[in-house]
Amino acid sequence: MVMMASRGETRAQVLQTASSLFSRQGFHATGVTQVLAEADAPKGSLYFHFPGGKEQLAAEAVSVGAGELGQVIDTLIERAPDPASAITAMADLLVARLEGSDFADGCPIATVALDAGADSTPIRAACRAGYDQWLASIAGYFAGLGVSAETASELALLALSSLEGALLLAKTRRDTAPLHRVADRIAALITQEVAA
Amino acid sequence: MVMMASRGETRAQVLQTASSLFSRQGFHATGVTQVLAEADAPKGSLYFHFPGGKEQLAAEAVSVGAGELGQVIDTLIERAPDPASAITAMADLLVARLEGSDFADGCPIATVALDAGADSTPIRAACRAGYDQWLASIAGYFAGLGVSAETASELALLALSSLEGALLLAKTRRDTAPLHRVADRIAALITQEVAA
DNA sequence: ACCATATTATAGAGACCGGTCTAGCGAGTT
DNA sequence: AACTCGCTAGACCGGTCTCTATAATATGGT
Repeated sequence: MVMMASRGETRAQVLQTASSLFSRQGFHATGVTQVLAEADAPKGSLYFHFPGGKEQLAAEAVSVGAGELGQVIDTLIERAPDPASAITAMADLLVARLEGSDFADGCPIATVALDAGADSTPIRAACRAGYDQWLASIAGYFAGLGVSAETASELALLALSSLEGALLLAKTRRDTAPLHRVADRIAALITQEVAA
Repeated sequence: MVMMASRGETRAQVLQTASSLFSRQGFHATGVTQVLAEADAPKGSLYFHFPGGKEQLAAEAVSVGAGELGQVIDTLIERAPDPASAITAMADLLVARLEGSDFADGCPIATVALDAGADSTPIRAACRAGYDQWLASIAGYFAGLGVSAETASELALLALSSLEGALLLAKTRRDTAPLHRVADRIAALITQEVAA
């Protein structure tokens, strides 16, 4: 007579673990066995909670990870006194994640997007939705500062692209300097653009 | 009586195929069987040419891919009449690669770097070397235009980061617009910076 | 209070493919 | 002819994702 976990609890735990592992290792490097083991979840329950199998698990995991980081970004932006601070705050967040995880935790979307986005439409859709959510947050912030909607969306795209690229270089070099340097330049550019 | 490929030919062919496949699919999603099959290379000869196995193959494949794209970049830069053209030429190159491959061919380093860089030191070293080579090319170009060495290297970092990030978003959205928008902004910024 | 039934959850095995290695075949040379 | 060297086919072990048969809990009628 073995206790069963209560409804929904196991699913959430698996999803949380999956989000972390997929984010660090990518789709193909992460096995469902590893996810279930680290989540202390029973081996066989995967296909009950996620009938779509590994693909569904990954898609939902990306959504969870993107949503969580999105909320942190929203908070950061809210508290930023000016656009330059908003950019550097986001960069500092990424730096802290890198340093706090021996350069394992980067962007919760990027690795999966590159590694599985080409093969799986649902996964790519989840990645795209995550990025769109972030872009909307950042663009909304800029728009609130008085720039046109189109400019706001372009600056958001520029900011996110630069940070993602810098994050990629930082991970590859195991050095957070690219993140700092790029963020400073982009912050200056955006300050100038918002002032105009 | 079966003909054997002449010395070195098979190795180069395998390396070329591996470069293409790892670049598109990443490390863990690409099997050595697939590489050898697509290269029309005998199954067993992998460990003769690459005693380090899949890891060595991937590291060398990244070097090859990075070197080839690096040469293209060098040519592009050489022929650019001004720094803005250099940036947009690089972006156009990436756009052409995406469009010519149904969004499969992006950066020959990025996917492998994120997907295997954390696990394998040799692979990460190859990725890093590739990026460093590109950065040196771009920074050298800027330095030749009269800006200080430090500024040149910072602008190169900014340009590469932005393009890599925009490429990631473009692949995820299957839309080259991010690449165009980001390149235009960065080109303007760099023009302004070089003029100063 | 009791049992039948539907729902929720799980263990373990099945089918398959991964990278790796070793024993042996081809060709060129003495 | 015999020997060496370059090269390769095929099998090995381990791990992958997936599925089905079964256990545990909740529900509702009598």
